[in-house]
Order: sequence, then C-alpha cells, then structure tokens
Amino acid sequence: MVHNPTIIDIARELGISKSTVSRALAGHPSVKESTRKAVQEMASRMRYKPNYMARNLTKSRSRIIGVVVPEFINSFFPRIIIQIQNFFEKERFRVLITQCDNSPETERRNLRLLEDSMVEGILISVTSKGANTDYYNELLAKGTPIVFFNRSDRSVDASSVTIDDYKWSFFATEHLIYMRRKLGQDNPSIMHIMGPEGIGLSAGRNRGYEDALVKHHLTMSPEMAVRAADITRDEGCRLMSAMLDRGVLPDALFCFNDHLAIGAMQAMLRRGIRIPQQVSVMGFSESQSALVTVPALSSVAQPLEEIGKTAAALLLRKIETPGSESVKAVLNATLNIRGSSDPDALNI
Amino acid sequence: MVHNPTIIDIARELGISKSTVSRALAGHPSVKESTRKAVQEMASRMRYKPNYMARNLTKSRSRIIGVVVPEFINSFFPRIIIQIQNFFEKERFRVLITQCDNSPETERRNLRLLEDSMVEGILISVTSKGANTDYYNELLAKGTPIVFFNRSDRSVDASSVTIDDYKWSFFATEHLIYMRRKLGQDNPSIMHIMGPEGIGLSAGRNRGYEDALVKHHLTMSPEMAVRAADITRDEGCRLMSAMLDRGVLPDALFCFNDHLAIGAMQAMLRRGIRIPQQVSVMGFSESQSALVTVPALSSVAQPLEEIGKTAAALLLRKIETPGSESVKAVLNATLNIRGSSDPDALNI
DNA sequence: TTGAAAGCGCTAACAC
DNA sequence: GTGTTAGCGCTTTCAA
Repeated sequence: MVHNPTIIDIARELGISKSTVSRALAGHPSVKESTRKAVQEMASRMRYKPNYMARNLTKSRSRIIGVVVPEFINSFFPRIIIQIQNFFEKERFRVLITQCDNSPETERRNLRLLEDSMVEGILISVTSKGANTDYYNELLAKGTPIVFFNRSDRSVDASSVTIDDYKWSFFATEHLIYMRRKLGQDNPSIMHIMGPEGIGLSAGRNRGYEDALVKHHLTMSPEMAVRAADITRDEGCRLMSAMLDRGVLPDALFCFNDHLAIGAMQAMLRRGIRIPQQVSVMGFSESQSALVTVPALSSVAQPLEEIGKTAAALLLRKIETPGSESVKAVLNATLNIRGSSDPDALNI
Repeated sequence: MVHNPTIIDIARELGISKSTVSRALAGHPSVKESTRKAVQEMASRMRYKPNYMARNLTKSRSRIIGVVVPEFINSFFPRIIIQIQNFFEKERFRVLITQCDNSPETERRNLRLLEDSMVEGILISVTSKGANTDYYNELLAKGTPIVFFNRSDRSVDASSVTIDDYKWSFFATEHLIYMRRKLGQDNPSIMHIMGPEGIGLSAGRNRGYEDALVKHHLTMSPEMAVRAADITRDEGCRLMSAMLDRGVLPDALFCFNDHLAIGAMQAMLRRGIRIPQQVSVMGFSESQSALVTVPALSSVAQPLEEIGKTAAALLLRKIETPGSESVKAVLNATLNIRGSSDPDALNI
C-alpha cells in the first residue's frame, strides 16, 4: 500500500501549516483566496483524499447509518433500501445494510454490529414481534435514533413509517366480497391465510379481514382463517392443499402476502380449479411474481419509494435535531386489481 | 449522546496505565493474569466498547470490504451477498454494499464511495463491459485488491469467480435440440434472445448457442438471434411479439436470462401457443419466478452460495497476503429441466 | 510485567 | 489570515 498524502504533505509542499490546509480544504471563510486556491490545486495534484477515519475520530461522528431488514431475497426490501441509499448518499452518509434471515437472534447480532460500527442512526423493519424491544430501547437511551419502517415495534417510542395494514386488508377483503356478490353469491365464504404470529402485521391484517366480513354480514367460520407458519409459496401451497383435501372450497381467498397467495393458487390450479371464476384470490404487498402468475395476482401495493425516502428523512431529522419529536407516518397503499380476482381484468 | 467509556476511564478506575489496559484487552501475553482479569471485568462492568475509528486509525486499516453489484432487485445478487456477509462477519469485517441500477456511471460513483471509505478490498460484478476498466486497474495499482464475481472484466489481472457461460449455454441449447428431435423435428429452428451488448456474458452465451447449432448441423439463420436492449420481462415480451408478428414461430427458444424467457412465454401463451408442445423454452440463471410460471421454466442454475463464499475467500487471501497470485475460479452450474422444455416434467 | 511517550490524520480553540 | 497547540481513542515502541 502506497502512503496516501495527508494534509501535512500538502502543508510541507506549500510551506504553510497543516491547520491552514485543513481550513482551506474545509472551505473556511477566513482563508485567503490565493492560499485556498494553492491548497486546492496542490491537493488535487497530489491526489489527496481525506482520511475519513481521522476526520470522524476528531469530530466523533461516524457518518454511517445502519439498516436492518428481515431478508432481502424478495424485491420488497431492496427497493426500499435503494431509496434510503440514494437519500443518504446526498447527505454524505454511508449506509451499512444488514439482513437477518427472519431470525430475531441474527437481528440482534446485526444491531450489535451496527452499534459497534458506531452508526449515527438505524432504520429497521422488525423481524419478530417483541423479540428485541429491549435492545431498541437501549439504543435509543444511548442516543442512537431509530426509525421503524414497514414492520414497526409499536411499544417503542420512535418514529415509524408504515401503511395502515388494517385498512388495506379491510379494503382487499371487501373487494373480494364485491366480486363474489357480483357473481350472485350473496354469502360468499372468504378464506384467509394469516401471517405468522411472530409478525406484528399479521394481527392488523387479520382484523381488517374480520371486520370486512362483519360489515357485510358474512358469517365468520374459524376454519376459514388458517395460520401460516412462514410466508413462502410452499406454505401457501401446503395450506391450500390441506383445505381442499378436507373437501372445502372457499369462494375467495385473501392472503397475508403474495407468496402465500401464489402457492395457494398453484395448489388450486393443479386441481383444475378455475381462478377467478370459482375462487377469487387477493395477495398483499405486491411481489415481483404477481404479474407472472396466470392469471395475474391482485394485490395491495405499498409505496416503496415513499416509504424509503420518508424513513430516511425522519432519521436524518432525528440525527440533526436530537430532541425532535417522533413522527408516526402512515402512507397510502394501492389496490391493484388483476385477473385473480376480477374476470374483467383477465386480459391484463 | 452519553460519553462512551474509553480505555483511559478503565485505566483511571483501576489505577493503571492505559497501555496496560490496551494490551490486556488485546489479549497480549505479557500482561499478568490478574490484571488482565481485572481489566476485563472493569471493561464489561463499564460497558466498554472499543472505538473502532480510533483503533483503525492507529492501525491504518478500515476492516471494511466493499461490494458492487449491478442491481439487487432480483434475488440473484442478494443471495450471493448474504454469503459474502456471513463469511466476512466471521472475519470481523464490515461489508459495504452498493448497487448501481445497471448504470456504469453509478458503478463508478460507488467505487469512489468505497475508495473514500478506505475499504480493504472490493468484490464486484461488472455492470457494463469495459466502462470502468481504468478504475479497476487504478484501484489495484493503489493496492486495493479486487475480486470479480459472476460478471468479470477479463482484461483486468485479478481473481474472479464465474461459471462457464459458453459451456452451459451450449448445453442448454443442446437440450432444446434433443427435446425437439425427440418430437420428430430433425431440423428444429432454435431462436435465441441475446443479452445486451454491454453485458460481457452475452457474447459467451451467444457463442454457446451458435456452437450447439453447428455441432448438430442446424442452419443458423441470423433472424433467429435477436438482441435484447435490457434483460427485463417486458423486453422479452416485446421481442417475442415482434417475432410472432412477422409470422415466425420457432420450435424452441433459448434466452439470455429468465426474465426475458418469462416475458417471451407470456407473449406466446397470450396467443394460444402451447409450451412446451409447440415451443420449448429455456432461460438462464434461475430466477425466483421460474417456478411460478405455468409451465415452470427450465433454466441454468448457478451455485450462488459457492460463488459468494469463493469470491469472499479469494478476496480475504489477497488482503492477508498482498502479493499472492490471482485465481480464476470457474464453478459448475446445473441444468434445471422443467415443464417449459420437457413435457415429462409438466406435472412438476 | 508495566508505564511513558510518540503518533495515526485530522479539527478546533487560542494566540498573534 | 495563519501558526501553535492540544486533543479525538487507540496501539506500539522504548525504557524501566
């Protein structure tokens, strides 16, 4: 490794002191125009690069922010992360990304890694409800701001950016009811594949489903709401197959997410069940595969860009204004109606 | 922000010098057992955390390695990155991940970011052929090791981890030929949607396709090999539609990647063309959606875990043994035969 | 086995 | 305007 030039080298070369070089480089107003010019020229001539470790040490700042997500195999979190990176690149912060394979233990390890890396703030989507609440609070108490996005820990006093899962789940279910009634089924049976207990969002989405049934005076049979162990395609396939094996065919199906919905669709299509004619299907939080299935999968799309930007902006504010109050931002989602629930959209 | 305890605090508390504390914490053998114990206890009692910026400054190391990928919307790169992170977590390195939206300019910005971050090494999958060769060489000359993975810049003298795109593309094409001949078509027409010129891999995959045709004495009509502008589903759909509009229906289709293949399949299915009965389809580099399409898409699967681990290990070696020679690792891939090319696999 | 002292590269009072 | 000096928190000679 070649020795990188430092401000001392520049100073020596120019016969001035390193403080002046430092000030000149920092654009400090008290530096004479001519010397500033000279310093800058010499700096670029010597290919000088500031040593950010030294700079950060003196300022005792790291200019790093940390991100923790449950996974990044699906495009969901990566799309948000891109926004976060774009935002912080402009602010001259580095972004340290960690993912925890849906494991709360790994999430904890990741938080520790970020803490050890002296990040100035953390953006996190919680992996498992309540598992690391103590750590979030500890970090906050230490003065490290945290902003939750998508999956928040509501028991923690921090900013968050989410959508109203209850509301959109309600709308999604309502849409399914409308579609079946349009076909003349006054009392359609609506099945729901619930998300795992560990995911905080599951409860809200489940309540939305239930309340939609209540509003439309539909009977709520417990066997129609089944709990998923994870949120994969295989699990959706397994649960739907089990239901069909019991000889039950619902009129519509609302799933916690797209992967479960796609698996369930595959299980049905394999048995010759026609979608959406016999069963209307609706997923949640728009996956990449939603447009690949046949028919295309209806889903609730979240404003990923806005989530990322908003969360980043909220975090920056906390970093720059330590005492500032927390904001719970609730963004709007979109109901993307496609062929899996609406016969009129089949050609799309 | 509360003042974090430093080794000075520990030293004062114990009435010893900070050098001793430093040595005790570093596990230096010359420290008396009893003082080492005392220091460690005090350290954990005070919740001491080493300031890595200070430590790195003195050692002039960053313990950060950088990763540059073209995108991480698809699961391909994230799966590799996870391996890289796991590997380097054990080695107590932080991993700085950047993605460049398939833009060579952004790739350059990312490299600069990594350079400014004083990373000790870089793992990169090249976005656009030749665009930043000068920068790679510059970094190498400066002493920053680089390891290419998946998409390498062959003109640069550095380690790389890839698969033999030519070979697997050849096999994939051959498989299509076999399948059509099995159906009695002695001279099947095999269409190829080539990757963009900018992607270095395109050439190798294209040669594999061509040579397979040659080997099997099939005529190679230039109109059967069309160039994709990008590697998206939409582009695949567009190109296939154009082909069909010209009244041409190939017997088989080999695509640069899965997304193009899926788009092309959609274009065909929409017009009632039957896959694999009328047209056999084969993608490349296994996407998440390959199992979601109906029929499921045949594809060439790359050993993502091994790619990640190998690349990480090669980089670490370069970091630890600066002079060590470069290694061009070529890993094995797998032909995943599914319903889109093989009628016998339709039920899978 | 330990302490004193120098220094990693930079910033920021405080002088002049 | 610019130089001097004193750190930021840690490691590492060199002495003792």
